[in-house]
Amino acid sequence: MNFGRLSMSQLDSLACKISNLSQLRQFHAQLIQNSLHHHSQWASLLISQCTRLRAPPPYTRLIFDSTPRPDIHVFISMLKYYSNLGSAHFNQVVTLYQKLQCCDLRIGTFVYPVLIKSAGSKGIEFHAHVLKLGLASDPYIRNAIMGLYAKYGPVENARDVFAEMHERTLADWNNMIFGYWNWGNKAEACRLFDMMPERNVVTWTAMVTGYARMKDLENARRYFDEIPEKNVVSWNAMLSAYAQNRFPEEALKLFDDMMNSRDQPNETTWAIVISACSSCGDCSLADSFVQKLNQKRIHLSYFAKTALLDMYAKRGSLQAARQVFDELGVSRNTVTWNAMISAYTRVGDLASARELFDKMLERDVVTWNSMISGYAQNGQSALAIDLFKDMITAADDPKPDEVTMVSVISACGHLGALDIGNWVISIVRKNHIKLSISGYNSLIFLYSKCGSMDDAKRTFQEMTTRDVVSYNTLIAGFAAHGHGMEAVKLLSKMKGEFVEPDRVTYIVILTACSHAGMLEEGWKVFESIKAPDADHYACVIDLLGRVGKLDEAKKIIDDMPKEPHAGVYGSLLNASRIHKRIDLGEFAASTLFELEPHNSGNYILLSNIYASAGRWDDVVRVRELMRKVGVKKATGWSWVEYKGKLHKFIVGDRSHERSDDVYRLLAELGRKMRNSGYMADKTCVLRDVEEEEKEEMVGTHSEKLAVCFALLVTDAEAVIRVVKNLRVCWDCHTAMKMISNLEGRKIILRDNNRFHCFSDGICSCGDYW
DNA sequence: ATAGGGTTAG
Repeated sequence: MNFGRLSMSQLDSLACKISNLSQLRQFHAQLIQNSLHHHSQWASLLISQCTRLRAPPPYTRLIFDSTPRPDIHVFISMLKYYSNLGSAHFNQVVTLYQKLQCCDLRIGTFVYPVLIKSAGSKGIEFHAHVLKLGLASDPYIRNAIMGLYAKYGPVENARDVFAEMHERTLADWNNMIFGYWNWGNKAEACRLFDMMPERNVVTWTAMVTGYARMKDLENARRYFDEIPEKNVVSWNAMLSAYAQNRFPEEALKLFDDMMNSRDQPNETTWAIVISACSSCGDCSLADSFVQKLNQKRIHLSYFAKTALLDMYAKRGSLQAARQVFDELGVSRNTVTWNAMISAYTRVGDLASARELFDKMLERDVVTWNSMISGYAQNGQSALAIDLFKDMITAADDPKPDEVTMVSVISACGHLGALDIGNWVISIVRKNHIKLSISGYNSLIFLYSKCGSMDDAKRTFQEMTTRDVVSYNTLIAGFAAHGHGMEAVKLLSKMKGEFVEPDRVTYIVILTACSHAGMLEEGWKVFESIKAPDADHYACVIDLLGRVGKLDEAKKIIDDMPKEPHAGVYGSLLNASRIHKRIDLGEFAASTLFELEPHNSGNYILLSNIYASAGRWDDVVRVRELMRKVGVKKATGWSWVEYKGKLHKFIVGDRSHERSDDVYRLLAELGRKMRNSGYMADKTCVLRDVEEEEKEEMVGTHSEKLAVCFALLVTDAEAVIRVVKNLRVCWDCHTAMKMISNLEGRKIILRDNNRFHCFSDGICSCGDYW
């Protein structure tokens, strides 16, 4: 094809048909062949295609740099390109602007809105510049500045700019409404909507999105239905409202309506629909969509392909996800990489996730958040915190946002690391990160896990709006500390404030009752649950079991309408251990050995039941069974947070600098414990057991090492925090009570799912025997 | 104005 003979508009329509990057490269090569690439008009055409196709920055930059005398349009398209990439490219935007100033071009005011938008959150820095140039009254520039404040806050500044306007365009009103929704101010958004002189699709769509974010789907739908002239975006907004709030069926129903309307789906629609399929678990439906698209030869954009990747990842087909990722090749963008990283973290493949993370050149906040939360959700809280430290020390990398903080604060909570948690909170303040409900929820979690219930309560009270998670988290805190009455009070409080309890609420309430021995209240709550599931049964078995009503518990299991799961038998086994019911313990354990043969905890519990009855032959038998099945008790580690550092202990590992002192104190405590009657010298009975195992069976656990360390370093402190990665087992539990009694101090210990506060030989967890 | 990342229990 001879490019020289084609007219501008012909070439323009040719360019629009380019559907992937290799086609773009071919097109580019042909321009070079025809020596057309020096012309600004071609450069700006190419760069706008780069924006559309998400070409990588080096390639786009190459086009720009090989244009000898770029005109204003080239600059504009380059700025728009960066604007599309997000705020991570602020430095390039600044360089571009400086170059533009040197080029002796006539800069029209229309450059500034693009400039401001392309700078993302840092566009604020242009605000002063624009004021200095005396351009602040330009309606387009004002609109851009207001949009900036609406998006990145403070929303009050947006309001001020809006208030100063003499004439307001429809776009100004829309921007302001978006701003109010963005900062959770529903009342103001509605007020503006009602008083504005005219409205368009954008206005209505902003209302739909706003309500959808507040999870108020009824109002979202009401506004959607009222839209006089819908377009693709408004359909997409409503579709995404359903999809994001876990109503995928509704989304698909609406999608049918859309297919029957005059608006046809675009790339974003496909992305939303595919992700709706994946969240309702109907992957075959998604497959049929993909098939239909292939038949119709509709090329999925990188945008929809990312959704497809995500769908495969959620379905657990990691290979399929990876295939999409590899197919995308150069048109992968940060979003694609991020989706692949979270695909790996979702299945717990942290190494592969980290490999991608390290390979990435342009990481945005989401990249960091995906990796940090990946660690946090896979029980690697310490690694999550380490990575967060890397994030804030790395110069070029993005600033943490609220999502980062939620993950990190929660990780601190899981570790019981209050000092580090407080340091994280100081970063929240320093960076002026506004906490939403989730942010406050993570604070409640942190304080509860660290034993600061007063701070947890205070945080809860400071919140203006609370969701069901806020209540659940605080109730869980009360449950862990044995404050049953406060938990039950919160249940009625939330009902009074029209927050609907969910299944987790009932789990934590029942746990609270059971830890506090509140049989009657707990039973009443259980009976009020409309459709109790197996988890709720597990809790109620625990409740009955702990107060000794084991036969009643067994009867409930027999009469369960649903199939009992391992948790139900686990509760029974634990109760049998507490009340030394060998018969029921054996029954529960034998079922559990079938249900989850590789869970070492069940074997240990049964072995402990036998040990407490002095049936040492049976103890040895269980140990042999474990060996036969090939189950090993996982090596546990415990840590203490001291002066902002985590001190980690593993049995047999003496790498800690105070190890000698720790072991000396441990031996001394062991002597005292033996003298006071604990550990009636089981060692001599267990002749056939190997030395290492023997030690473990009589309770040399990592948490004891950690407690000894804490006793050494914190002489006057009343509270010692020890955290452990495993369930605290029977021997250790008793030992902790002894230590707290001997030392006359309160010891707080966390295992991976419970909180133990030992004081005067009593533990708050409900094991009162 | 519409895609990707976050909080709670056992």
